[in-house]
Amino acid sequence: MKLETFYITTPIYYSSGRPHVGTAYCSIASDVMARYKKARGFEVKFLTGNDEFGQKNEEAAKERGVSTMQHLDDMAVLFQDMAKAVDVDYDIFWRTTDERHQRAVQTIFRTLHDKGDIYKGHYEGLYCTPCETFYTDGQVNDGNCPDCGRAVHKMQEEAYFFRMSKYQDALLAHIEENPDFIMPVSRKNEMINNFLKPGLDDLCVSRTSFKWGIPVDFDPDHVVYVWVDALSNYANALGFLSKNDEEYRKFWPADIHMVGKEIVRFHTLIWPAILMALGEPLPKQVFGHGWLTSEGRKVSKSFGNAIDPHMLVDRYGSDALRYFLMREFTFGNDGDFRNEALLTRINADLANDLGNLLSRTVGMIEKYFGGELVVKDVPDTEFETALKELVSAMPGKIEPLMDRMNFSETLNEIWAVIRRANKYTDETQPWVLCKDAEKSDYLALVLYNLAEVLRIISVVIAPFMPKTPAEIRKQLNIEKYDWESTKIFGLTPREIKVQKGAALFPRLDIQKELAELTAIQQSKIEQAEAAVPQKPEITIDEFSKMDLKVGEIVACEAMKKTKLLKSQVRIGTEVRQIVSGISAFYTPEQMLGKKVIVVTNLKPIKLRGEISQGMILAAADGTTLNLLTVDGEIESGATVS
RNA sequence: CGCGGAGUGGAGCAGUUCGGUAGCUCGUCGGGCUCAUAACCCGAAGGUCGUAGGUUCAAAUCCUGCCUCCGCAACCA
Repeated sequence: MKLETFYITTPIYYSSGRPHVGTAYCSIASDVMARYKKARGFEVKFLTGNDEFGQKNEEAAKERGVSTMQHLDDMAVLFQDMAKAVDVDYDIFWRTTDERHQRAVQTIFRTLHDKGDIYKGHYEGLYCTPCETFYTDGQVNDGNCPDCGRAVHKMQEEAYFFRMSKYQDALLAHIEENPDFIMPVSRKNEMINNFLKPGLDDLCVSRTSFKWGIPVDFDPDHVVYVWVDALSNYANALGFLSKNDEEYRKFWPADIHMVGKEIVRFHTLIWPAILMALGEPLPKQVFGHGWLTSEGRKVSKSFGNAIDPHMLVDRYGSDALRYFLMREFTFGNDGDFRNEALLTRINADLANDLGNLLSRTVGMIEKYFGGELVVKDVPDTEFETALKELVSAMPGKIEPLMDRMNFSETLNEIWAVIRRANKYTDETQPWVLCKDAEKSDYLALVLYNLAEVLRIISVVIAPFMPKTPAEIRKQLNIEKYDWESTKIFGLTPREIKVQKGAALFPRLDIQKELAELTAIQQSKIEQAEAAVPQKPEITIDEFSKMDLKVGEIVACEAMKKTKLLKSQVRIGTEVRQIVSGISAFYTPEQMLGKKVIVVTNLKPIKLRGEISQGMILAAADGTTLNLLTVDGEIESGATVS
């Protein structure tokens, strides 16, 4: 019998940045799905990897002072280490520098070119020659490069374009006819309204402005740009367009592309259009998951608040981290990673509910039966009936939840069973039964039922927590069971010899852990702050090039849709207009009449259409901002030195 | 009107696609139990579902306006 296949992918992560908790989140979710499908009897292929071409990767290598390939190799190891640390068990780790990938990309490019879906044209933009970069109208400042400040000029670059506009109608139809294609649903409308309805432009798919890419084989001045290069990895990794393509034929189309919400567009418009042009089937579903923030703030290098999965795994174990990420957040929505929530989940759900259930069950079997449990036929009471009813209903509840990737609700249903088992223990009161020799058989049944619940739990949590089930089985001394076995109550052997082991999840001192995590985090933030480079020393001559004067704000208004204030500043007899980005800290009314320090010989510039002749000085520390002013009365126009 | 997300008991969230008794976890209070990782079980308090209108027999859910918060983009001379 041929097994049904299931092909799931994470994005190929960009090698310029290190893996972080968002990477782990996406990969873990994919891994949970892959393990679940395997358990359900699918033949699963699970792909992840790195996206290794493009300017940024080259720059990142340069910054580290290593060769580009060395950098990419190092990064690949980091991503693989991360996967290993959180038990992400991928089948393929694909790297776009892999020769097989390069060949496939060239073949795709050529095929599309031969079909006329890729044509040569001109990419036009504002170009800064020293920076070798194109900018859009919105990015340039008054005709100057946003990066180096030098003048940009209109330039045309020869480039290849993909005829994406041709597939617009087909894409729209596909999206509308396949309601599950883009998940969650909210993302679908975004794609339709923002991109498909206004119309798709042809897409620039090659560059000559940088070299770190796959050359277009029939026109080697060009390298293939990210769209064809990166997106096609999902097919190329299976041998698409190669001699050895049986995996592609077996597993394509992908069942799920798991992606972050920021790249849903590429995966639901560009990639499908490329596939349509190639005449290949489209992936069945693209799932755009949400982003994680950290303690309410966006995770960023400059804050130093990145969550380090390795540190958390070292402290609490990968199963705990995986459980938390999958249970705490609604997959698809954004979530806020809070240390306190993690610790609470570990204690309440893992230590108190699950760990303690195993502990007390095994403990009682040892205490009342010397660890050797033998069950005879005893009629069920109402307690057994109620327990079995809930347990038996559980697999049927979670299967559809898993298919919709509702991980949080799935775990909630599983934990309802765990709590029910704890309740069952209280209802039946084994510590009372043990005192009555006549109740011994019923006592054995009660403990057997608890063991049986744990057996079933050990199967259904396995996709989420790969390590814990083995420990449960070890303490109960039972074999590994398959998914279907969860639907039959009573498969645990009627004679078992248990052995108590260490606590599954030791209970944490939340206050202590929280303090330690905060301290670790804090030291990272301080490191990030310390990393802010000091400006180089200057001479008094250089300093005195600045013309600083006292100015008085005589009029001020906020500029709409910006964080800018437009002030009229009297400096001696002259009144100048100065624009400042401080409206988050000062209202125009507060500005009025203030005596401020102004840099008067700064080159005037237009900001949002308003001329700004100088700069008002202010002190800022990231959270607050205060204007510099004078200590006492002095005429405006006074010089500052 | 740049793009997007969010406002639901003290906290964190689900529920909104396809209207029909407001749900989960944590916390709080009271009680029970003692096998177990001071864990477990029961009960209770606590919500004008941001706001103002509208549609409807019926609105957290649909429509319109407004307010607030958060990302991104832009911008910070």
